Amino acid sequence: MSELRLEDIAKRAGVSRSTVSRVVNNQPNVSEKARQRVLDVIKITGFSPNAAARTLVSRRSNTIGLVLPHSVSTFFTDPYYPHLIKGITQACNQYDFTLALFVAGSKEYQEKLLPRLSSKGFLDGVILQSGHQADQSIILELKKTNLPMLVAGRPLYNDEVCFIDIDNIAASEKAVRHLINCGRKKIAIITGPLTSTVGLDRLAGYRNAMDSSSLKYNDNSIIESDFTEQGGYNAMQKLITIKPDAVFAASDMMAIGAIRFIRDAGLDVPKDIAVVGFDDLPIPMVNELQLTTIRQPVVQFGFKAVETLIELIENDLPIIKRVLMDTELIIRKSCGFEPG
Amino acid sequence: MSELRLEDIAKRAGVSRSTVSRVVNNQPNVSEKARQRVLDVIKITGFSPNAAARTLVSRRSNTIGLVLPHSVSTFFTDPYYPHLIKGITQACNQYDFTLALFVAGSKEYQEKLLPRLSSKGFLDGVILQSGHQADQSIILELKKTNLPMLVAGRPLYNDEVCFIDIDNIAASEKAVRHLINCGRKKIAIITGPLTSTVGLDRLAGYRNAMDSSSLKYNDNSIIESDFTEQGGYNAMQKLITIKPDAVFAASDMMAIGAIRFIRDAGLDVPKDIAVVGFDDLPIPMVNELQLTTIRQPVVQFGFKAVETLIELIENDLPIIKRVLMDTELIIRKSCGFEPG
DNA sequence: CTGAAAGCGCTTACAG
DNA sequence: CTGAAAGCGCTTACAG
Repeated sequence: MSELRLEDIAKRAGVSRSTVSRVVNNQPNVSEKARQRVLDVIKITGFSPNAAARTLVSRRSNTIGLVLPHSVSTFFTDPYYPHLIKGITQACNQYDFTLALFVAGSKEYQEKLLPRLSSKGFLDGVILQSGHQADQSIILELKKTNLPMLVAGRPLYNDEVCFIDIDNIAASEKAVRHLINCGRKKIAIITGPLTSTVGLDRLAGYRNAMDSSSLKYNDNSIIESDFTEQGGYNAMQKLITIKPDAVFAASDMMAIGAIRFIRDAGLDVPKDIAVVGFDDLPIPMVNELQLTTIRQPVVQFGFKAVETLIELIENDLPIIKRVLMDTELIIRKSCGFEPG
Repeated sequence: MSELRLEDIAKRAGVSRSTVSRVVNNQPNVSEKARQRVLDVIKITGFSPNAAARTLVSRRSNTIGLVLPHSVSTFFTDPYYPHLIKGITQACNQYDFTLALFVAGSKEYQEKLLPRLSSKGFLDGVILQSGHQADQSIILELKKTNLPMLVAGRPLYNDEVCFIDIDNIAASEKAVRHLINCGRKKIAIITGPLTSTVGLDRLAGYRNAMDSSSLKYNDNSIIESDFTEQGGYNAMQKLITIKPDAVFAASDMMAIGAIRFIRDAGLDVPKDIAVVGFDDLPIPMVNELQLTTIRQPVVQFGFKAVETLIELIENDLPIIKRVLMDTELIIRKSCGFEPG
């Protein structure tokens, strides 16, 4: 029953192959009578057109790729990715696209991926999750294929690349301003890796907020870490020597680690040290700790990424698109300031 | 440069289309001289064959689907899935397959997915993550398409379906036996949902171990829960009334919740109540609590699932395959028994 | 509104 | 070892 071709449906419905094709593709210029006959036969037979043949002639596979390059080492531990995928698959469902997932895992695997990614006729476009300097080469290789490509995250070097990102700078400014408004005087930051734009941009936001205030800070107020809980703990341990009364951690996981250290040191959050995080993914600890944080709209971000890529695909001329999404400050108790 | 066809390569190399095809597909019966000339031209031009055309004629897309039906509601919070996907993508990389990811999200979306799943010529086979009674209908629909299909998890009703699962019954027996060996006398269980085979099988293992011992248990020793931390907390609250000295929680998250309640109740783990979990995924809390648990090989499971599906695909005749994978008891301190 | 025909870019018997 | 030819199952001008 799955061996049926357009031809067979045509025969049974007493029309030509062309007509069946028009019906299948919802095109006009088919009489109601013919359309109905064809529809009936399709229903009875359970016919579905061959995807490869369609793709070959229409030059559209309705498949997009999501590439997680080897610089994404936290795919298996960071709840960010499932949420991103959720948004992406929701949009794919809505726009009738299929998602092909490419996880590099290591640099060697990443090279094995490239031929499949650039194999003509398979993908209509690609979303590359990036923002790390190590991704420079894969971005260039993908650009060479002329495949419509959208980087999710801000690429470090490439100017002629389309990307979508959250406004990390504005978000971090907002977080630090909140600490300032809470009356804190000595505000430190635990950054992500400064080899990535997420790390860099969130630090830039901190600097912006501090520079436009009368507060002082210096290199000792800034500790680079790695977005993990343990990394946050270790960073706080270093930071404690300068006795800050507030810390902006560039991820919730690091904020959780920082709080753990603060408590181990016999100090109180928020009384002694206020803490703001970044992410607001549904990690149980975030709630338990009543962490004030920046909520980034990860699911909507994934959804919007697909919509943007589709625009790129449907535009015949290559265009440069940049999308920045807003974030929201979620005030809980870890800064000692309660709303309402 | 990406507009090149086999034909163009043939012309430049001074051979026929057939010869180029043979070289591209690594077939024999090509003279070294011709092969070299073709290879050179391919290298210079960066030619890659059109995937849709290949698929159309060869009837092979080298793409497999992973379907997460709507019964999988924990995709976005359960670290199980990223690990599963890790194993699956590793195997895909190794065997040169591409993974298409279908996340249903809701029952309505699941129905939108079906046409794309069963569209001929797109997928060579499908892995359906299942084990829940709600998946009965999608299993039947997929079977109708004659697409090679492997269920990851034990399906509840379908006898003629290939599946791969971990040996949940043996694993749970092992966990409960360990509690018995530790000298515990009143052993309770917090199960997963009994609408799923994971829930049922882990309960069956508990019964097996208890029945083959001299220990007693009854309906009050068995609390059904939902695999979440809060669910484990609530279940333990009910269980405390029968004063157990040991609890087997059918997932680590539930074990963590149970321990939280036990401590809130002023009791000690393992002194008053021993706890065994199930999963051993790298959740920070598992380590911190020194939880004794069953380690299931999630990554290897995903890898093996792909290998098994490929066997199904390459076998012309439909065959019924069943694979059960072993687990390992990881002894830490939550049962009061330390190895070494 | 409808159908015959060409063509998408490959693979694969077949004949030499 | 090599190439001409048929064919995979569609879509899409084109002519009517």
